[in-house]
Amino acid sequence: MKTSRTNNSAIENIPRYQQVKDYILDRINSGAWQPGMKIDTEAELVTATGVSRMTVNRALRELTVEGRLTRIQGSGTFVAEKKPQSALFEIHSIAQEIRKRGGKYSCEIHTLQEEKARPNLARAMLLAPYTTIYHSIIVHKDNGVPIQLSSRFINPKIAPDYLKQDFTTITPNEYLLSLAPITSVEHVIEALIAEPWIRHILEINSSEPCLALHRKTWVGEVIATCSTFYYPGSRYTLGGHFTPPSAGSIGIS
Amino acid sequence: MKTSRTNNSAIENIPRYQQVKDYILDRINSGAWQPGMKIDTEAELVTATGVSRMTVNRALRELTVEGRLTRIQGSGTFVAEKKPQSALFEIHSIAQEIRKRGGKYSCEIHTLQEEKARPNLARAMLLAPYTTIYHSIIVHKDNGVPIQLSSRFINPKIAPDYLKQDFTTITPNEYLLSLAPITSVEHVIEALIAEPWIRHILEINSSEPCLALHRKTWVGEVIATCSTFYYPGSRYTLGGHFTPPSAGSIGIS
DNA sequence: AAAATGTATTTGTATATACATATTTAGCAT
DNA sequence: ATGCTAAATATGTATATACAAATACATTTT
Repeated sequence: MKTSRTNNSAIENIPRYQQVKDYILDRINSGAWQPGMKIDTEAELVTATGVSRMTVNRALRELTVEGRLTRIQGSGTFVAEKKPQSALFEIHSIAQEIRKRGGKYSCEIHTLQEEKARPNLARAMLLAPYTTIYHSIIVHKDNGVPIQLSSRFINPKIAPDYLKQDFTTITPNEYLLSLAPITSVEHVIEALIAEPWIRHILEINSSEPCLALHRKTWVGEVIATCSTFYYPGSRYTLGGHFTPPSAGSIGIS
Repeated sequence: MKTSRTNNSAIENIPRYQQVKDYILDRINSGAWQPGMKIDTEAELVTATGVSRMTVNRALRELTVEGRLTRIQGSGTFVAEKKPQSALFEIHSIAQEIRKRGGKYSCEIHTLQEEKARPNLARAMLLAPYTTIYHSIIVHKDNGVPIQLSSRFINPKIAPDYLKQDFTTITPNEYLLSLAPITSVEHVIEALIAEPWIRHILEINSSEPCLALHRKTWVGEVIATCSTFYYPGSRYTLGGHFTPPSAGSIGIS
């Protein structure tokens, strides 16, 4: 058994408990460990990873807090069932929303590329400056009329194949939700006069107030951000009972 | 030094790390440790609580994840600054919000009267047209500057004494919350150029985009509505970054 | 067969120890 | 004073050990 504490992987300095977390997440994400399944015991993980039981325990405990695992004393550790997303926040697909209203949905991919995170953004996403991230700008249209523009920054760690998706058939949101359960969400809303390039895409002028919704999503420690700008006059409904939302209500995509 | 592990407090079986967390939270909540302040070091907490450093460390680490503390290696542990909580959902009253920010809160009651519900409004509130309802328009000010205007329609059934309240001492929201638990809420937000009378009260011009929040509240079958218009430039945060204890409790008031 | 019992398994918590890493402080040389 | 260096301080991580507590399983008893 290893007793040395120093991290042997020379250059990188990722804590061992984090490496164990990644080890487990890899197996969950790859599908080797399906939701509901019992995973390795602490003892097995100790021999598999070569770290002490306390370190394995920490990794498992944190993944439990993050909602990825469920632990039962005396029984074992299980992959958590995916949470129904509505619990955290009602998130509809813009495509479905528009079709329901009888409109014809289409979307235009304005940007879909790798970028280096500027310091401000990197800080918000808890990354080192100029880390590689994925960026998408997508315009959603109703009968050819642009109604919202969303700009997303995605940590590649959470969606390595993000750039390879065909977002004309699946919305980014639908795709991301299919990957992992969201741990938590923060929304910031504001009313503003949009920047020129946004106004140009949404075909609005400089006197029309635009609603912006900034969303920050946590999946464990990994963060994604999304800023959506709505066509003036749009209304955005949160929550709801039985009453159909007023005309023109738009769901989040 | 104690070496016994067993919990001596006979009946209760609260883990020691949790007791340490409570110990710290007590000091924060009582105001003894103010936001930004450096708190005891791990070593000091060890002597204060009698548990081992690893246990203190766990308590501090968890409180950090929970957003109550900030830790800086080599420097110390500090009480986290309070996030500007959403005035939007009025978790705390707008009055408290403003005072906390150092401003001087005042409010102006613009309207507080009985009215007959116009058909549109009556339908929204599931009432017969021209039913008697209560209507209030209140302007909240920060150092004399108007920052938001809220217009409420209340079903007398839920708050028969609504018109008799002194809304300079208790906000309508606080009063209504004290009456009955809310069954369900629906929010609609929009960006718009406010109507002239609103612009006049909020002292804004016709080119400034205004954020409006329309809230419909159900208490059983009884409905109340509230429309709030925010001063331009306001931003509102919904939700925090830690997972709510029970899913769905985003903290809508 | 059902119930009770004991044992092994597995997670949960607590501690002492050790070393790593970042920050602050004090002392020293210039 | 200024700037550098070393020590002290404080947090961060890793391990071995120990016992507690809940569950699972096999065995015995009724």
